[in-house]
Amino acid sequence: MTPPQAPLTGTATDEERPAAVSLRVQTLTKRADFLRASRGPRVATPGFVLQMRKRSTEEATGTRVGFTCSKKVGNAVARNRAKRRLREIARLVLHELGREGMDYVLIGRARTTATRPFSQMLTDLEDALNTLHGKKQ
RNA sequence: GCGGAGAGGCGGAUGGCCGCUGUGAUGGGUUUCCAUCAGCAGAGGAAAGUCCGGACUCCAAAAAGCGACGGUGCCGGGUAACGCCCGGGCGGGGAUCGGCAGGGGAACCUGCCGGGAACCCGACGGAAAGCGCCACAGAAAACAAACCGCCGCAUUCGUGCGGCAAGGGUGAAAAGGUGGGGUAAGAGCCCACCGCGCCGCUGGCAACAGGGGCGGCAUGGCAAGCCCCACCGGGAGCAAUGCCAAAUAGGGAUCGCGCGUCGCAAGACGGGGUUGCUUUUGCCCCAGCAGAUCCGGGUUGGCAGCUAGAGCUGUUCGGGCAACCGGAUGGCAAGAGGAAUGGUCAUCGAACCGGGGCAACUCGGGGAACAGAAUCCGGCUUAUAGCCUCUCCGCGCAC
Repeated sequence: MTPPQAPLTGTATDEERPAAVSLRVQTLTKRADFLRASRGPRVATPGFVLQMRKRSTEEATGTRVGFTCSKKVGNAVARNRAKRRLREIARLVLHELGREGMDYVLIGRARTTATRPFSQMLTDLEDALNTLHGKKQ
Protein backbone atom coordinates (compact mmCIF):
# COMPACT_ATOMS: atom_id res chain seq x y z
CA MET A 1 0.00 0.00 0.00
CA THR A 2 0.92 3.68 0.02
CA PRO A 3 1.77 4.25 3.72
CA PRO A 4 5.60 4.13 3.34
CA GLN A 5 5.64 7.10 0.96
CA ALA A 6 2.59 9.15 1.76
CA PRO A 7 3.29 10.23 5.35
CA LEU A 8 6.76 11.55 4.60
CA THR A 9 5.75 13.86 1.77
CA GLY A 10 2.45 14.66 3.46
CA THR A 11 3.90 15.88 6.72
CA ALA A 12 6.67 17.76 4.97
CA THR A 13 4.25 19.89 2.97
CA ASP A 14 2.03 20.26 5.98
CA GLU A 15 4.66 22.16 7.83
CA GLU A 16 5.40 24.40 4.87
CA ARG A 17 1.84 25.20 4.02
CA PRO A 18 -0.79 26.55 6.36
CA ALA A 19 -3.58 24.60 8.02
CA ALA A 20 -5.87 23.66 5.12
CA VAL A 21 -4.23 20.44 4.00
CA SER A 22 -2.89 19.04 7.23
CA LEU A 23 -6.28 19.07 8.89
CA ARG A 24 -8.14 17.30 6.12
CA VAL A 25 -10.41 14.75 7.69
CA GLN A 26 -10.61 11.33 6.10
CA THR A 27 -13.67 9.12 6.40
CA LEU A 28 -13.64 5.62 7.77
CA THR A 29 -14.69 2.94 5.31
CA LYS A 30 -13.70 -0.34 6.91
CA ARG A 31 -15.96 -2.28 9.16
CA ALA A 32 -12.95 -3.30 11.24
CA ASP A 33 -12.14 0.36 12.02
CA PHE A 34 -15.66 0.89 13.32
CA LEU A 35 -15.41 -2.20 15.50
CA ARG A 36 -12.09 -1.10 16.97
CA ALA A 37 -13.39 2.40 17.67
CA SER A 38 -16.42 0.98 19.48
CA ARG A 39 -14.09 -0.34 22.19
CA GLY A 40 -12.69 3.14 22.90
CA PRO A 41 -13.98 5.83 25.27
CA ARG A 42 -17.35 7.34 24.44
CA VAL A 43 -19.53 10.31 25.30
CA ALA A 44 -23.27 10.43 24.83
CA THR A 45 -25.13 13.65 23.97
CA PRO A 46 -28.82 14.18 23.17
CA GLY A 47 -28.15 14.25 19.41
CA PHE A 48 -25.48 11.58 19.02
CA VAL A 49 -22.87 9.32 20.63
CA LEU A 50 -19.19 10.05 20.06
CA GLN A 51 -16.54 7.35 20.20
CA MET A 52 -12.80 7.93 20.00
CA ARG A 53 -9.75 5.74 19.48
CA LYS A 54 -6.07 6.54 19.26
CA ARG A 55 -4.50 4.66 16.38
CA SER A 56 -1.07 3.06 16.36
CA THR A 57 1.17 5.22 14.22
CA GLU A 58 1.75 2.82 11.30
CA GLU A 59 -1.96 2.42 10.44
CA ALA A 60 -2.75 5.76 8.85
CA THR A 61 -2.18 9.45 9.29
CA GLY A 62 -4.39 12.43 9.97
CA THR A 63 -7.72 12.61 11.65
CA ARG A 64 -10.38 10.16 10.59
CA VAL A 65 -14.10 10.12 11.26
CA GLY A 66 -16.92 7.68 10.58
CA PHE A 67 -20.69 7.89 10.77
CA THR A 68 -23.14 5.19 11.74
CA CYS A 69 -26.91 5.12 11.82
CA SER A 70 -28.55 1.80 12.52
CA LYS A 71 -32.03 0.71 11.50
CA LYS A 72 -33.22 2.03 14.85
CA VAL A 73 -32.87 5.57 13.52
CA GLY A 74 -35.58 4.93 10.94
CA ASN A 75 -36.00 4.23 7.26
CA ALA A 76 -33.44 5.09 4.61
CA VAL A 77 -34.57 8.71 4.38
CA ALA A 78 -34.25 9.25 8.12
CA ARG A 79 -30.85 7.56 8.25
CA ASN A 80 -29.53 9.63 5.38
CA ARG A 81 -30.69 12.86 6.96
CA ALA A 82 -29.13 11.96 10.29
CA LYS A 83 -25.82 11.08 8.65
CA ARG A 84 -25.78 14.32 6.70
CA ARG A 85 -26.25 16.41 9.79
CA LEU A 86 -23.54 14.45 11.60
CA ARG A 87 -21.23 14.87 8.63
CA GLU A 88 -21.86 18.61 8.65
CA ILE A 89 -21.09 19.15 12.32
CA ALA A 90 -17.99 16.97 11.97
CA ARG A 91 -16.84 19.09 9.06
CA LEU A 92 -17.32 22.32 10.96
CA VAL A 93 -15.85 21.22 14.29
CA LEU A 94 -13.18 18.59 13.65
CA HIS A 95 -10.89 20.72 11.55
CA GLU A 96 -10.45 22.91 14.62
CA LEU A 97 -10.61 20.36 17.46
CA GLY A 98 -9.80 17.05 15.78
CA ARG A 99 -6.46 15.59 16.75
CA GLU A 100 -3.80 13.89 14.71
CA GLY A 101 -3.84 10.10 14.89
CA MET A 102 -7.38 9.81 16.19
CA ASP A 103 -10.37 7.90 14.85
CA TYR A 104 -13.77 9.33 15.75
CA VAL A 105 -17.12 7.66 15.22
CA LEU A 106 -20.42 9.52 15.40
CA ILE A 107 -23.50 7.43 16.01
CA GLY A 108 -26.94 8.76 15.11
CA ARG A 109 -29.93 8.52 17.41
CA ALA A 110 -33.58 8.06 16.58
CA ARG A 111 -35.52 11.34 16.12
CA THR A 112 -33.14 13.67 18.03
CA THR A 113 -30.30 13.58 15.49
CA ALA A 114 -32.62 14.93 12.84
CA THR A 115 -34.50 17.43 14.99
CA ARG A 116 -32.09 18.90 17.58
CA PRO A 117 -31.20 22.55 16.77
CA PHE A 118 -28.04 22.71 14.70
CA SER A 119 -26.22 25.23 16.94
CA GLN A 120 -26.72 22.93 19.92
CA MET A 121 -25.37 19.99 17.96
CA LEU A 122 -22.22 22.00 17.29
CA THR A 123 -21.62 22.85 20.95
CA ASP A 124 -22.48 19.28 21.91
CA LEU A 125 -19.71 17.99 19.69
CA GLU A 126 -17.23 20.57 21.00
CA ASP A 127 -18.01 19.62 24.59
CA ALA A 128 -17.84 15.91 23.82
CA LEU A 129 -14.44 16.26 22.17
CA ASN A 130 -13.11 18.27 25.07
CA THR A 131 -14.20 15.73 27.66
CA LEU A 132 -12.75 12.83 25.66
CA HIS A 133 -9.47 14.61 25.15
CA GLY A 134 -9.41 15.52 28.83
CA LYS A 135 -9.90 11.88 29.81
CA LYS A 136 -7.14 10.75 27.53
CA GLN A 137 -4.63 13.10 29.16
C1' G B 1 -79.56 21.44 -9.46
C1' C B 2 -79.63 16.24 -7.23
C1' G B 3 -77.65 11.40 -7.49
C1' G B 4 -74.35 7.61 -9.53
C1' A B 5 -69.49 6.40 -11.82
C1' G B 6 -64.71 6.90 -14.00
C1' A B 7 -59.87 9.11 -16.05
C1' G B 8 -55.57 12.14 -15.72
C1' G B 9 -52.00 15.67 -13.63
C1' C B 10 -49.07 18.05 -9.54
C1' G B 11 -46.24 16.08 -5.33
C1' G B 12 -43.87 22.87 -1.62
C1' A B 13 -41.30 27.72 -4.00
C1' U B 14 -37.28 31.57 -4.26
C1' G B 15 -32.67 33.53 -2.63
C1' G B 16 -27.87 34.23 0.50
C1' C B 17 -23.63 31.75 2.92
C1' C B 18 -20.82 27.08 3.61
C1' G B 19 -20.09 22.03 1.57
C1' C B 20 -20.28 16.99 -1.42
C1' U B 21 -20.05 13.82 -6.27
C1' G B 22 -19.18 13.73 -11.49
C1' U B 23 -17.49 16.46 -15.59
C1' G B 24 -15.43 20.55 -19.11
C1' A B 25 -11.80 24.34 -20.04
C1' U B 26 -7.23 26.75 -18.53
C1' G B 27 -2.64 26.76 -15.65
C1' G B 28 0.90 24.09 -12.58
C1' G B 29 2.47 19.03 -12.37
C1' U B 30 2.92 14.99 -15.86
C1' U B 31 1.46 8.02 -12.00
C1' U B 32 -1.44 10.48 -8.86
C1' C B 33 -2.72 15.31 -7.61
C1' C B 34 -3.50 20.78 -6.86
C1' A B 35 -5.51 25.65 -8.18
C1' U B 36 -8.89 28.79 -10.96
C1' C B 37 -14.00 29.60 -13.42
C1' A B 38 -20.38 34.23 -9.97
C1' G B 39 -18.34 26.94 -15.57
C1' C B 40 -21.94 22.81 -16.45
C1' A B 41 -24.86 18.54 -14.43
C1' G B 42 -26.65 16.01 -9.93
C1' A B 43 -33.30 11.37 -6.70
C1' G B 44 -38.96 9.48 -7.38
C1' G B 45 -44.06 8.97 -8.82
C1' A B 46 -43.53 5.45 -6.68
C1' A B 47 -36.32 5.73 -6.65
C1' A B 48 -39.98 0.94 -2.54
C1' G B 49 -41.71 -4.57 -2.63
C1' U B 50 -38.11 -7.66 -5.65
C1' C B 51 -43.61 -10.22 -7.92
C1' C B 52 -43.34 -11.09 -13.63
C1' G B 53 -40.87 -10.06 -18.59
C1' G B 54 -36.28 -8.81 -21.15
C1' A B 55 -31.17 -6.69 -22.36
C1' C B 56 -26.21 -8.00 -20.77
C1' U B 57 -22.41 -11.63 -18.59
C1' C B 58 -20.60 -16.39 -17.30
C1' C B 59 -21.52 -21.71 -17.09
C1' A B 60 -16.26 -26.90 -21.63
C1' A B 61 -21.98 -25.63 -26.55
C1' A B 62 -25.21 -25.70 -30.00
C1' A B 63 -29.23 -28.48 -32.48
C1' A B 64 -33.13 -32.37 -32.44
C1' G B 65 -36.20 -35.90 -29.78
C1' C B 66 -38.07 -37.89 -25.14
C1' G B 67 -38.95 -37.29 -19.95
C1' A B 68 -39.23 -34.56 -15.38
C1' C B 69 -40.26 -29.94 -13.07
C1' G B 70 -42.25 -24.99 -13.14
C1' G B 71 -45.44 -21.31 -15.32
C1' U B 72 -49.63 -19.52 -18.24
C1' G B 73 -54.97 -20.63 -19.41
C1' C B 74 -62.28 -17.34 -23.11
C1' C B 75 -61.02 -14.98 -28.30
C1' G B 76 -58.35 -11.45 -31.33
C1' G B 77 -54.70 -7.65 -31.53
C1' G B 78 -50.23 -4.74 -29.54
C1' U B 79 -45.15 -5.51 -27.90
C1' A B 80 -38.20 -7.11 -27.84
C1' A B 81 -41.04 -9.94 -24.31
C1' C B 82 -44.60 -10.75 -20.43
C1' G B 83 -48.61 -13.31 -15.94
C1' C B 84 -48.56 -6.42 -19.00
C1' C B 85 -51.71 -3.20 -22.28
C1' C B 86 -55.97 -2.51 -25.84
C1' G B 87 -60.51 -4.26 -28.14
C1' G B 88 -64.27 -8.02 -28.16
C1' G B 89 -67.18 -12.32 -26.01
C1' C B 90 -69.41 -14.90 -21.81
C1' G B 91 -70.92 -14.92 -16.54
C1' G B 92 -71.94 -11.92 -12.02
C1' G B 93 -73.10 -6.97 -9.77
C1' G B 94 -75.45 -2.37 -10.87
C1' A B 95 -79.29 3.44 -10.40
C1' U B 96 -83.75 3.46 -12.69
C1' C B 97 -87.82 0.82 -15.17
C1' G B 98 -91.71 -3.01 -16.28
C1' G B 99 -94.86 -7.23 -14.77
C1' C B 100 -97.11 -10.48 -11.09
C1' A B 101 -98.50 -11.83 -6.01
C1' G B 102 -99.44 -10.50 -0.84
C1' G B 103 -100.54 -6.65 2.99
C1' G B 104 -102.97 -1.71 3.60
C1' G B 105 -108.52 2.97 3.70
C1' A B 106 -104.59 5.44 1.13
C1' A B 107 -99.60 7.02 0.68
C1' C B 108 -96.83 2.99 0.32
C1' C B 109 -94.32 -1.58 2.00
C1' U B 110 -92.63 -6.74 1.21
C1' G B 111 -91.49 -10.86 -2.01
C1' C B 112 -90.69 -13.11 -6.83
C1' C B 113 -89.70 -12.69 -12.12
C1' G B 114 -87.90 -9.95 -16.46
C1' G B 115 -85.11 -6.17 -19.06
C1' G B 116 -80.93 -3.19 -17.64
C1' A B 117 -77.16 3.24 -17.96
C1' A B 118 -72.29 4.94 -17.08
C1' C B 119 -69.30 1.69 -14.84
C1' C B 120 -67.24 -2.30 -11.61
C1' C B 121 -65.72 -7.59 -10.66
C1' G B 122 -64.15 -12.65 -12.69
C1' A B 123 -57.32 -18.51 -11.85
C1' C B 124 -62.94 -17.44 -17.49
C1' G B 125 -59.48 -24.44 -21.02
C1' G B 126 -61.53 -29.67 -19.90
C1' A B 127 -66.14 -32.78 -14.90
C1' A B 128 -70.12 -37.99 -21.26
C1' A B 129 -60.46 -40.13 -20.15
C1' G B 130 -59.95 -41.79 -15.29
C1' C B 131 -59.17 -41.70 -9.78
C1' G B 132 -60.61 -39.14 -5.40
C1' C B 133 -63.67 -36.02 -2.18
C1' C B 134 -68.74 -33.83 -0.92
C1' A B 135 -68.14 -32.14 6.67
C1' C B 136 -72.74 -31.13 9.74
C1' A B 137 -77.79 -31.91 8.93
C1' G B 138 -80.73 -35.26 6.26
C1' A B 139 -84.34 -41.26 4.65
C1' A B 140 -80.91 -40.52 0.78
C1' A B 141 -74.78 -36.91 -1.63
C1' A B 142 -74.79 -40.09 -7.20
C1' C B 143 -74.74 -47.42 -7.26
C1' A B 144 -79.39 -45.50 -5.81
C1' A B 145 -82.89 -44.84 -2.13
C1' A B 146 -87.99 -43.42 0.85
C1' C B 147 -88.33 -40.26 7.16
C1' C B 148 -93.03 -37.46 7.28
C1' G B 149 -96.53 -37.93 3.56
C1' C B 150 -100.21 -39.24 -0.73
C1' C B 151 -103.09 -43.52 -2.90
C1' G B 152 -105.10 -48.71 -3.22
C1' C B 153 -106.15 -53.42 -0.85
C1' A B 154 -106.42 -56.25 3.59
C1' U B 155 -107.30 -55.55 8.84
C1' U B 156 -107.63 -58.70 15.07
C1' C B 157 -108.08 -51.09 13.99
C1' G B 158 -102.21 -52.04 16.64
C1' U B 159 -100.94 -52.24 11.73
C1' G B 160 -99.44 -55.25 7.32
C1' C B 161 -98.66 -55.67 1.90
C1' G B 162 -98.24 -52.96 -2.57
C1' G B 163 -98.05 -48.30 -5.67
C1' C B 164 -95.90 -42.98 -5.96
C1' A B 165 -91.75 -39.44 -5.72
C1' A B 166 -96.02 -34.28 -6.62
C1' G B 167 -95.92 -31.87 -1.33
C1' G B 168 -93.17 -31.26 3.69
C1' G B 169 -88.52 -31.31 6.11
C1' U B 170 -82.52 -31.16 5.91
C1' G B 171 -78.61 -28.98 3.31
C1' A B 172 -74.00 -24.96 -0.19
C1' A B 173 -76.12 -28.65 -3.43
C1' A B 174 -81.79 -33.42 -3.60
C1' A B 175 -81.52 -36.36 -10.18
C1' G B 176 -84.53 -30.43 -15.28
C1' G B 177 -88.19 -25.62 -14.29
C1' U B 178 -93.28 -23.34 -14.94
C1' G B 179 -98.25 -24.28 -16.55
C1' G B 180 -101.82 -27.74 -18.44
C1' G B 181 -103.54 -32.68 -19.45
C1' G B 182 -103.57 -37.29 -17.15
C1' U B 183 -104.11 -40.69 -12.78
C1' A B 184 -106.43 -44.56 -7.35
C1' A B 185 -102.38 -41.23 -6.08
C1' G B 186 -98.54 -39.80 -9.11
C1' A B 187 -94.42 -39.41 -12.48
C1' G B 188 -91.43 -36.29 -19.34
C1' C B 189 -96.32 -40.65 -18.62
C1' C B 190 -98.24 -36.92 -22.60
C1' C B 191 -98.35 -31.58 -24.45
C1' A B 192 -96.73 -26.05 -24.69
C1' C B 193 -92.88 -22.62 -23.38
C1' C B 194 -87.98 -22.17 -21.06
C1' G B 195 -83.46 -24.90 -20.07
C1' C B 196 -80.19 -29.03 -21.75
C1' G B 197 -77.92 -32.32 -25.61
C1' C B 198 -77.14 -33.55 -30.89
C1' C B 199 -77.25 -31.99 -36.23
C1' G B 200 -77.64 -28.31 -40.19
C1' C B 201 -78.17 -22.90 -41.42
C1' U B 202 -76.95 -17.46 -40.89
C1' G B 203 -73.48 -13.57 -38.91
C1' G B 204 -68.40 -13.18 -37.04
C1' C B 205 -60.93 -13.99 -38.38
C1' A B 206 -62.36 -16.09 -33.58
C1' A B 207 -64.43 -16.50 -28.61
C1' C B 208 -69.48 -16.54 -29.45
C1' A B 209 -74.42 -14.94 -30.91
C1' G B 210 -79.15 -15.64 -33.56
C1' G B 211 -82.64 -18.81 -35.48
C1' G B 212 -84.36 -23.99 -37.36
C1' G B 213 -84.93 -29.29 -36.90
C1' C B 214 -84.47 -33.63 -33.92
C1' G B 215 -84.17 -36.03 -28.92
C1' G B 216 -88.26 -36.89 -23.54
C1' C B 217 -83.71 -35.64 -20.50
C1' A B 218 -79.10 -38.73 -20.87
C1' U B 219 -74.53 -34.73 -18.19
C1' G B 220 -75.15 -33.04 -9.57
C1' G B 221 -70.82 -30.15 -7.57
C1' C B 222 -65.29 -29.61 -6.70
C1' A B 223 -59.82 -29.32 -11.56
C1' A B 224 -57.78 -23.51 -5.84
C1' G B 225 -57.12 -32.63 -4.64
C1' C B 226 -54.73 -35.67 -8.40
C1' C B 227 -55.24 -35.46 -13.45
C1' C B 228 -55.99 -34.44 -19.03
C1' C B 229 -55.22 -30.80 -23.12
C1' A B 230 -52.72 -26.51 -25.49
C1' C B 231 -48.71 -23.08 -25.31
C1' C B 232 -44.07 -21.19 -22.97
C1' G B 233 -39.45 -21.98 -20.17
C1' G B 234 -31.53 -24.55 -19.75
C1' G B 235 -29.09 -22.55 -14.95
C1' A B 236 -26.99 -18.63 -12.17
C1' G B 237 -26.75 -13.62 -11.57
C1' C B 238 -23.45 -6.76 -11.90
C1' A B 239 -21.34 -9.44 -4.91
C1' A B 240 -22.45 -11.50 -12.91
C1' U B 241 -17.90 -11.00 -15.53
C1' G B 242 -12.87 -9.12 -17.33
C1' C B 243 -8.13 -6.84 -16.13
C1' C B 244 -4.20 -4.92 -12.66
C1' A B 245 -1.55 -4.85 -7.91
C1' A B 246 -0.34 -6.87 -2.98
C1' A B 247 0.56 -11.21 0.04
C1' U B 248 1.05 -16.42 0.49
C1' A B 249 -0.13 -22.03 0.18
C1' G B 250 -2.35 -27.98 0.48
C1' G B 251 -3.36 -25.93 -6.16
C1' G B 252 -3.01 -25.38 -11.65
C1' A B 253 -0.74 -24.79 -16.67
C1' U B 254 3.18 -25.49 -20.24
C1' C B 255 7.71 -27.98 -21.49
C1' G B 256 10.88 -32.44 -20.77
C1' C B 257 11.01 -37.79 -19.78
C1' G B 258 6.95 -40.83 -20.01
C1' C B 259 1.79 -42.04 -21.32
C1' G B 260 -5.06 -46.70 -22.34
C1' U B 261 -5.41 -51.15 -26.15
C1' C B 262 -3.37 -53.38 -30.78
C1' G B 263 1.01 -52.86 -33.81
C1' C B 264 8.27 -53.67 -35.49
C1' A B 265 6.56 -49.14 -37.49
C1' A B 266 3.33 -45.98 -40.16
C1' G B 267 -0.98 -45.95 -38.01
C1' A B 268 -5.60 -47.98 -36.23
C1' C B 269 -9.07 -48.56 -32.16
C1' G B 270 -10.70 -46.99 -27.35
C1' G B 271 -12.37 -44.90 -22.37
C1' G B 272 -14.25 -40.77 -19.35
C1' G B 273 -16.50 -35.89 -19.25
C1' U B 274 -19.55 -31.91 -21.60
C1' U B 275 -24.96 -29.05 -14.92
C1' G B 276 -31.97 -35.06 -16.63
C1' C B 277 -31.64 -38.98 -20.62
C1' U B 278 -30.67 -40.31 -25.87
C1' U B 279 -28.74 -38.92 -30.67
C1' U B 280 -25.83 -35.73 -34.05
C1' U B 281 -21.87 -32.31 -34.95
C1' G B 282 -18.20 -30.52 -31.93
C1' C B 283 -15.24 -29.55 -27.63
C1' C B 284 -12.29 -30.98 -23.03
C1' C B 285 -9.42 -34.85 -20.74
C1' C B 286 -6.88 -39.79 -20.21
C1' A B 287 -0.51 -43.42 -15.24
C1' G B 288 3.63 -41.11 -13.12
C1' C B 289 8.00 -37.47 -11.76
C1' A B 290 10.76 -34.07 -4.24
C1' G B 291 12.54 -32.23 -13.05
C1' A B 292 12.39 -27.05 -15.28
C1' U B 293 9.60 -22.59 -16.27
C1' C B 294 5.39 -19.92 -15.37
C1' C B 295 0.50 -18.97 -13.48
C1' G B 296 -1.84 -18.45 -9.01
C1' G B 297 -8.21 -20.02 -5.81
C1' G B 298 -10.29 -17.68 -1.86
C1' U B 299 -9.15 -12.64 0.53
C1' U B 300 -8.05 -7.12 0.30
C1' G B 301 -7.53 -2.71 -2.78
C1' G B 302 -7.91 -0.37 -7.64
C1' C B 303 -9.79 -0.02 -12.81
C1' A B 304 -13.36 -1.61 -16.33
C1' G B 305 -18.55 -3.39 -16.59
C1' C B 306 -21.41 1.96 -15.60
C1' U B 307 -24.92 4.41 -17.98
C1' A B 308 -26.99 6.99 -25.63
C1' G B 309 -30.86 2.72 -25.21
C1' A B 310 -36.42 -2.33 -27.54
C1' G B 311 -34.22 5.54 -24.45
C1' C B 312 -37.97 8.93 -22.44
C1' U B 313 -40.89 12.93 -23.92
C1' G B 314 -43.51 17.80 -26.26
C1' U B 315 -45.67 19.38 -30.97
C1' U B 316 -47.35 17.75 -35.60
C1' C B 317 -48.64 14.48 -40.03
C1' G B 318 -50.30 9.51 -41.67
C1' G B 319 -52.49 4.37 -40.40
C1' G B 320 -55.61 2.00 -36.50
C1' C B 321 -62.11 1.85 -32.62
C1' A B 322 -57.85 1.42 -29.28
C1' A B 323 -53.28 -0.39 -27.19
C1' C B 324 -49.77 0.90 -30.62
C1' C B 325 -46.94 1.58 -35.28
C1' G B 326 -44.41 4.77 -39.00
C1' G B 327 -42.54 9.84 -40.53
C1' A B 328 -41.01 15.04 -39.46
C1' U B 329 -39.23 18.42 -35.84
C1' G B 330 -37.61 20.12 -30.92
C1' G B 331 -36.37 19.10 -25.63
C1' C B 332 -34.26 16.02 -21.63
C1' A B 333 -31.15 12.33 -19.75
C1' A B 334 -27.42 11.55 -12.01
C1' G B 335 -23.68 7.65 -11.92
C1' A B 336 -22.32 7.06 -5.86
C1' G B 337 -19.45 2.85 -4.01
C1' G B 338 -19.52 3.09 4.62
C1' A B 339 -22.56 4.76 -0.72
C1' A B 340 -22.56 12.20 -3.44
C1' U B 341 -27.26 14.74 -4.86
C1' G B 342 -26.68 18.35 1.22
C1' G B 343 -26.32 21.71 5.91
C1' U B 344 -27.98 26.28 7.66
C1' C B 345 -30.47 31.05 7.55
C1' A B 346 -34.17 34.37 5.48
C1' U B 347 -38.66 35.38 2.70
C1' C B 348 -43.20 33.19 0.79
C1' G B 349 -46.34 29.43 1.67
C1' A B 350 -51.27 24.42 1.41
C1' A B 351 -53.96 21.42 4.97
C1' C B 352 -55.37 22.28 9.85
C1' C B 353 -56.52 25.14 14.77
C1' G B 354 -58.46 29.60 17.31
C1' G B 355 -60.86 34.79 17.21
C1' G B 356 -64.08 38.32 14.34
C1' G B 357 -67.88 38.77 10.36
C1' C B 358 -74.69 37.34 7.54
C1' A B 359 -71.11 36.64 3.74
C1' A B 360 -66.96 37.68 0.49
C1' C B 361 -63.13 37.86 3.74
C1' U B 362 -59.81 39.17 7.67
C1' C B 363 -56.35 38.70 12.19
C1' G B 364 -53.21 35.26 14.94
C1' G B 365 -51.05 30.35 15.36
C1' G B 366 -49.11 26.41 12.28
C1' G B 367 -45.05 24.98 8.93
C1' A B 368 -45.88 19.80 4.24
C1' A B 369 -47.73 12.99 2.90
C1' C B 370 -45.32 8.41 1.32
C1' A B 371 -40.52 8.14 0.82
C1' G B 372 -33.64 8.06 -1.24
C1' A B 373 -31.09 5.89 -7.47
C1' A B 374 -27.10 1.10 -6.50
C1' U B 375 -26.18 -2.72 -13.97
C1' C B 376 -30.08 -0.91 -17.20
C1' C B 377 -35.02 -1.08 -19.43
C1' G B 378 -40.85 -2.67 -19.90
C1' G B 379 -44.80 -3.87 -16.48
C1' C B 380 -47.46 -5.21 -11.98
C1' U B 381 -48.29 -4.45 -6.79
C1' U B 382 -48.05 -1.71 -2.36
C1' A B 383 -47.46 3.40 0.49
C1' U B 384 -49.06 8.50 -0.10
C1' A B 385 -50.81 14.90 3.39
C1' G B 386 -53.23 17.74 0.26
C1' C B 387 -54.44 20.40 -4.37
C1' C B 388 -56.06 20.83 -9.52
C1' U B 389 -58.35 19.41 -14.27
C1' C B 390 -61.51 16.60 -17.40
C1' U B 391 -65.17 12.99 -18.95
C1' C B 392 -69.52 9.68 -18.88
C1' C B 393 -74.64 8.06 -17.21
C1' G B 394 -79.64 8.61 -14.92
C1' C B 395 -83.42 11.89 -12.95
C1' G B 396 -85.55 16.82 -12.34
C1' C B 397 -86.22 21.98 -14.01
C1' A B 398 -86.02 25.56 -18.04
C1' C B 399 -86.15 26.10 -23.45
